[in-house]
Amino acid sequence: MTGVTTAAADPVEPKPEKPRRARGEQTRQLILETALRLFRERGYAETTMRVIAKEAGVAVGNAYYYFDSKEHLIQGFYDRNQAAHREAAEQILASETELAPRLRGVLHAGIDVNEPYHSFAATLFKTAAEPTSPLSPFSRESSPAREAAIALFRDVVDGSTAKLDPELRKELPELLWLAWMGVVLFWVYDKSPGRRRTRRLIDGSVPLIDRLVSLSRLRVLRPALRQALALIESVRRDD
Amino acid sequence: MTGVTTAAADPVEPKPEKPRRARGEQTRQLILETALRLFRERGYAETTMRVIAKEAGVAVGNAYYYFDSKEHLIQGFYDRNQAAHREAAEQILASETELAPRLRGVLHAGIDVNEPYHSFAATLFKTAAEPTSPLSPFSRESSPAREAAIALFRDVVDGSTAKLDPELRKELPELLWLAWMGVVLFWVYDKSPGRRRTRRLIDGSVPLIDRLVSLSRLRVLRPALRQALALIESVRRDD
DNA sequence: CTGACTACTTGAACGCGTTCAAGCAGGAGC
DNA sequence: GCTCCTGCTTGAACGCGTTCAAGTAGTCAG
Repeated sequence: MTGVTTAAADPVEPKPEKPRRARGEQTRQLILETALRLFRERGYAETTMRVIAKEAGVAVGNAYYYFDSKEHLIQGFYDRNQAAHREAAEQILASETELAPRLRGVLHAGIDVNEPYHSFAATLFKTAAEPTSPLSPFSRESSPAREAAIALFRDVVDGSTAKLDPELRKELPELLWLAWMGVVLFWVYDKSPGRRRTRRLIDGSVPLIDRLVSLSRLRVLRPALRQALALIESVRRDD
Repeated sequence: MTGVTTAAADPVEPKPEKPRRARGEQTRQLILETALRLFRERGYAETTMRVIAKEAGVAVGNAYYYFDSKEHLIQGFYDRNQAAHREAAEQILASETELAPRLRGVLHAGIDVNEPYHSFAATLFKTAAEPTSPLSPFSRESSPAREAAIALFRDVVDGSTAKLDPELRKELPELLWLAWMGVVLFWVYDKSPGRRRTRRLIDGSVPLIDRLVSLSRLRVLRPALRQALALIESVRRDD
């Protein structure tokens, strides 16, 4: 869920490569709409394919004509939320100029957007976590969405008044995206009411990151920063 | 997958609370042994409960008398690897006295132990990643193994000659375990031959952690350290 | 030795996600 | 109008993990 939330992604790829006709597209939307509603109403595991089909007034097999599996239905949800995060973030970025509130706003916006779907985000997460899954935030298939997400964090950094080491500036967007992945991971596991703990994690981490970023220009920390950047470079390499 | 690998854990809790008799224990072991063998031979998803039962010469229902679910069978696999990691780590801890080599050795030992199961682990990871799964390293069922794993990292810290802030010393074992979880996550996704990138991640991170831990006693960093510790405390709280 | 208790064992049955051979329908070409 | 072609639709059937009412057998009290 929301691993790669943020990007404006193409709205759910169709399964058949054949030219789509109007009737098919209508049925497809009907099934997707019905499924997402039921997921929201009674949860993912409790919603059976049979019920989705019945509620949509089609046969079970019909759902499988348009979607490879029950999990693929979630892709539709996934794609919708990405646009929503982008939009919510845009508002923050237009009104804030300092790094900390910009970052904080964008992270909270991400949680806001995904909060209504927390319970079945966990299920999507199960699929996304599999290294071979196209839903994985690290997969090649997610690469455009991931790039867009990193670009969002580049906006966060570049649009801010923060002064920081130029080397760090280059890496920071990707590091912040990684931190965002960490927040999402925490959020998925967070069972506290209203996801209070995730909110606290954000509110606590952001000033800390902000402080460390400022400190990065301190002489005593230069070697450590160099070391960290070298580590990133060496791990990224795959030779 | 090795999420909680590391500890010497009690070898798979029995389901029935009643006093266990010899016959039951034997059947239990037989089922577990058969299941793990089949998982290794043909993979987790491809091994059905029916086949496990048949191969073990018992009824399907009998497997469910001893194990709550198919997933619970994997716990047996975990528990074994934990013992192996513990043992491998023990050797390092006995011969090294400085923090960095101790940590580095223990992390590498963890990868060594799990390397033969890398492909298997990737499949299992999908299951373990689900927050509601008993296999999740954060689940209640994994709690004894998790505690033991944290204890291992407490050994790493306490047995070393490193001087560090007492507050940090208290938190460091759990933080190192969390870092280990991160390494495992990276490892699962690591497709490089011989898992070179994971090795590099360890070799690069350890000196960095070591340096940061030393720097933590510096005056300029005290406020940041305090802030970080407060963050941990506030996030852990669930009120 | 007998009965009852209980740890252990059974396999048919359930509901699930998924598949597939079979049919339906509406537009293009004649 | 007829005939294909093909996008679309069907629902019985499959194999899976899991459950459970019904049994079996070892043990202990009397």
